[in-house]
Amino acid sequence: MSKAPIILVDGSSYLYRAFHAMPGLNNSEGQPTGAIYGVINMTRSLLKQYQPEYIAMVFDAKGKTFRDDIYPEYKANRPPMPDEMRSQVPYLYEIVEAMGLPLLVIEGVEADDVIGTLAAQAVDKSVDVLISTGDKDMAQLVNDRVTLVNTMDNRVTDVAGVKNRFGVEADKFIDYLTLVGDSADNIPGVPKVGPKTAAKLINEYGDLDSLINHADDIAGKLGENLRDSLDFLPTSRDLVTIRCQLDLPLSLDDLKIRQADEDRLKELYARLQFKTWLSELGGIEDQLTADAVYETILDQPALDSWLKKITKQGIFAFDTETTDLDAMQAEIVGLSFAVESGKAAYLPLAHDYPGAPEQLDRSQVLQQMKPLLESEEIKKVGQNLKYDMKVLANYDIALNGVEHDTMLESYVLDSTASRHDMDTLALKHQGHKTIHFEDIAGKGKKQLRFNDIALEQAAPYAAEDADITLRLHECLWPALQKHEKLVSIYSGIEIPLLTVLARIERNGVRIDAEMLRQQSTELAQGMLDLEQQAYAAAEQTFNLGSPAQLQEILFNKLGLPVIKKTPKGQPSTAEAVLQELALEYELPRLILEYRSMSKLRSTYTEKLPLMIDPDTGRVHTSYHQAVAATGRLSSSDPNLQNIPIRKKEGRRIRQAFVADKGCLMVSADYSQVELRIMAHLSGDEGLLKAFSEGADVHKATASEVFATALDEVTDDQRRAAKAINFGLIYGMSAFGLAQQLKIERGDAQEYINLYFDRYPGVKTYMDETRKLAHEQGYVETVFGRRLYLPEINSGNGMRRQYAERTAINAPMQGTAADLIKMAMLSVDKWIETDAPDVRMIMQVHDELIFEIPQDKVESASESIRNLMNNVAKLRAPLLVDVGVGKNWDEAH
DNA sequence: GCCCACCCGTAC
DNA sequence: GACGTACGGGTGGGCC
Repeated sequence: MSKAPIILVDGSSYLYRAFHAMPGLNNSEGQPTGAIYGVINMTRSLLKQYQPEYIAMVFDAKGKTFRDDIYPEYKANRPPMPDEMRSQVPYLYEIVEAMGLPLLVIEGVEADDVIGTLAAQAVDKSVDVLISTGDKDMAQLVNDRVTLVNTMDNRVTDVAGVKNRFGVEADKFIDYLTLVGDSADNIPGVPKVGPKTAAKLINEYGDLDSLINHADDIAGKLGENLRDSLDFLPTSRDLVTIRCQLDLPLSLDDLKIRQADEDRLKELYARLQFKTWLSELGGIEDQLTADAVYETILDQPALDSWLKKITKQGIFAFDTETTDLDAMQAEIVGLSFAVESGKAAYLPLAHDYPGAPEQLDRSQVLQQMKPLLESEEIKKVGQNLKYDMKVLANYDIALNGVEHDTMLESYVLDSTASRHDMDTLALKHQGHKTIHFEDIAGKGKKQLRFNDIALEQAAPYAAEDADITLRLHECLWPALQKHEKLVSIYSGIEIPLLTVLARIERNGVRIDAEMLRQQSTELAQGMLDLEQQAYAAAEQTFNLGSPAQLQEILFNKLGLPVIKKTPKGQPSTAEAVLQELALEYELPRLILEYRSMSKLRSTYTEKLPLMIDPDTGRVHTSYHQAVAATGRLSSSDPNLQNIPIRKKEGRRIRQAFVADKGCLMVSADYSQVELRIMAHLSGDEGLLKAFSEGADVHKATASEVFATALDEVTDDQRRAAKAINFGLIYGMSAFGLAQQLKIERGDAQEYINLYFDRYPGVKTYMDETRKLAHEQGYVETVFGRRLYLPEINSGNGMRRQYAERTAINAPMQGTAADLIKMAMLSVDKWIETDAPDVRMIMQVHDELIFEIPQDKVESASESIRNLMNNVAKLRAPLLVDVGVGKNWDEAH
């Protein structure tokens, strides 16, 4: 094995990436630590993987560099470093020093130039160099001895890799970069020349100089653009060229890794609360586990003493242990409490394995605790309290005083974090690895229920849950309090909503299982017929449900044209593709029909009857409050937010969602809510006017875009306008619109241009939103809910564009989510005080569904309409459509 | 038998 | 490649 290379780390590039990748992390004093954590984590993995003897951690210094002198606009569009990042830098430098790693921060030049120079020095001495960076511009330094590695994804780029990724030889990379320019650094290239064109030109002409010499030979707009750029190209080249001959006051020997200063590291890690790294050093045990005192409550005096403590404290963390993940079915096995960090107790109530010790009686204990649990004054902290609330409701206990939920704290702080479960949060914020349920219960078929688990294992697990919940709260709540608007989303919307959701879920919805079974039978028969016809058309039998087999038959055996490929490169058999093929061929048509039936049957008519709760005879979905990054709810088990509506075959399923005897279903939905929010956010006069006049907004749009009188707008024009309107909400491109409307891309662009001409406010809003997203790294809803976009400044164009589309969509989708959540709170309050026999039973993003006694339907509907209308005042009025019927289909 | 990626399709 | 947010079914391959 060859000798370990010298490693040169582009610290600044990782600093920015880590900062945006880990926004939520901070210590309990509120000092942000995500960027530190990210960079050090990355450094540690580098050290572990390559075991180098020499390394340099290179960062940009403050202040101007020689490039600013060459070109005053250099990096002019870069926002200043955010305070939350700046405050992390001194800690980061200290840790790097304490780790014994040479730290280089040199003024007047950039980290890139320092790295380039050191790399050149190493190559002179025939030493191999590994540059760790996330910045593609470094590819110009690659040669036989110099390799890049991106430690975020471990991707290595050597000489062949440069050619492979960028399409040019490494030694031509500067020429390539000059042509492309660098928008992040505000360095202009040749207009309209992107990576593909640049590589083509360089390869055709050999290098930039000979391309410049032949500039006159190049035809068309490209040649024109190139000739217009000739004056500036030398400056661009100068700017993008990394300096490799700086006179640095150090030599390679200065990069030798020194002995780490462990005491200083311990101090820093402790201060920043990097617990796992802290415990690695000097064999310190996980401090959290070591200090914790967990008690098991087995007798009345012990319980009394805890209840006294809780009452005195006025706030406590608690958790229920049960027999089932499904709260409707769950029985309580035990409760755990924590009143201060490290002090928690488990109260077992129903462990019934052979040899289980005698425990306090469940119903007696619950009776005793009922006043405390129902008290508004004694505040509760939990992790996903909706679950505990539903479980307690099974015992006729109405949990009150719900003050904090760590899952929701985490979600409101950063809705883009992939998970907000306790195990993940404990690791992220406390550096603590919790006991996982699977550790004590096992998994798969042999998984034990909690009542089967020995107290020796159950008690530490359960007590830890309460303890960790309290500690997480003590860490997350101060972080949240720094942002007034987030506190109002959290305390004003999410926390009270949890109770409303628990109520809706427990209400459930009645489903006519017999009707669905009938539909299932019909669908099965139809599928059998189609199957036979498909076999005939394909001249063989095959699995109609297998895209792989279908693709083989359609495109290989029958030789049909491939219209689109899947991201994996396989010919797609998606609906739009089959639609097009179905115009000419039999088999695709049959498959389409089969798929549609199969979907309805397997997802809905077969599954929904199985989900009916045997006790209530109703279906109880679960709404998830901390899943969708925009602030929407999601629904599962079953998902009631994607029940078919668009086609008549599908709508039959809604007919099986029925009201109880003597009741009717009432559906109230916000009409065009996201477009109204767009009108509000953009303040566009034309759009606002359309809404204030109560116009058919798609028709109004069509009339504007196609310059047609309102009453002469054709159906096709309205359809196109509707597609544009929706496309705008989703950040769609001309390409997407063209595909949607099956028109030429140029025509689609034309529509979009016309739209922006007619609604200039919308155009400005979109541009401003994109700009703001780039500057601050997040976007907000009208009510201040935040959505981070870590990839908004990504070097990867596709990821960046994806983030930009999210930036456009999130404020609208998120504001709609805020609005309906507020409506749910308002309606629930009204139900509680004025209309106890109205039941709210479902939410589908912009629609609320109720079950109401027949004689109250009329007045209740009007109340609901009013409450929903008045939940907030936007510049465009809100409009609520209300429908009534025996079933959901009729009500809509 | 369990797990996961992939493709597809349903909703707003 | 190209339109945002979700959930979930079936297939098929890997793994034990």
